[in-house]
Amino acid sequence: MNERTVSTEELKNLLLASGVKPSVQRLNVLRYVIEEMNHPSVDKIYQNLLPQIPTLSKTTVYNTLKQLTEKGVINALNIDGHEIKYDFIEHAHAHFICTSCNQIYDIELDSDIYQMQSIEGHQVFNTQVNFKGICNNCKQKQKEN
Amino acid sequence: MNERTVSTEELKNLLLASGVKPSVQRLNVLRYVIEEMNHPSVDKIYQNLLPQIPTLSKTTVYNTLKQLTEKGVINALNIDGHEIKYDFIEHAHAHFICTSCNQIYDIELDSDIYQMQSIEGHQVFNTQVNFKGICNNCKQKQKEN
DNA sequence: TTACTTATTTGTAATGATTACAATTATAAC
DNA sequence: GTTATAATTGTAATCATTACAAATAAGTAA
Repeated sequence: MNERTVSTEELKNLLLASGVKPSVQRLNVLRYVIEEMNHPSVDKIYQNLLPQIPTLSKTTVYNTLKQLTEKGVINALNIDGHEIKYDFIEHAHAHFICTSCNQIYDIELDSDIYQMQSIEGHQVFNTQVNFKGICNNCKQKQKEN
Repeated sequence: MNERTVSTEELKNLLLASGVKPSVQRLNVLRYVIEEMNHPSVDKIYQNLLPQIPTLSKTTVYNTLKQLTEKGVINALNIDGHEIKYDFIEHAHAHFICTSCNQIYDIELDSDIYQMQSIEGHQVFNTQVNFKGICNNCKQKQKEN
């Protein structure tokens, strides 16, 4: 569906700039999160990298994602209370989650809440907006029946 | 900290109005979520109701919360990817989560995103805004050291 | 009431994501 | 090359959540 490519050089710079030492594992985890734009889960990342890195451990995937989240490179989306999905932080955007098909849609939201550095005295590092409902696709299918 | 009281009559009406048959268990679960305004977890609800309802099962708490969430009476907050917290839906408000002390603060947010009934063609039932960062309290403590 | 049906609750076992941790391997410094 | 340090791996443990069947309660008709 959605696709894009990032050069290894770019990935390296991204990691270095955020204070994470590049390694084959880290480069590939980050690459997958960026290129596979559909908010992959830990397991999806792990399964997809396994052919390229047969010795890969799921713990490494967890560790890397945790690090990248703390450094503010990626976003951890706690959407269904089941498993966490990851999202590259490129520009602020919201998410729409369909409660019928569980698809996650990126939503371009032009709101000033993304500019807020502090709120009610608290210092803000990260802002997430999640809409839930029935997506266009599922609504169409419902009508057909 | 925060407190309030709701009469059993009010609770009954709330349940009936949303199509949930009242029972001792359901009344008390809802009462606790409303009165204990600090976003309780399943376990906290369970532990606190146990003295009053010694036969209570955690499964019942799960079932009730699931039902109430589906009926739109309460909100399920997937905040830390660890356990789900619950919140009575009174009026739209955002949440601030301190990554240092894990405290959840209610934030009164005057934004028009709460009015959106649909977005990019998708039908919206529920809107959640989560800010993450360092809360005022923790920032003060940091300064003291 | 009694017999019967349906809904609710309960308890236990299973699932599955995440974490802890020690052992192994790779990288960097000297 | 040897040593120290960091990263990775694999296994076992943890813990929230769910599945499911048995037990209980509530509702209904005779």
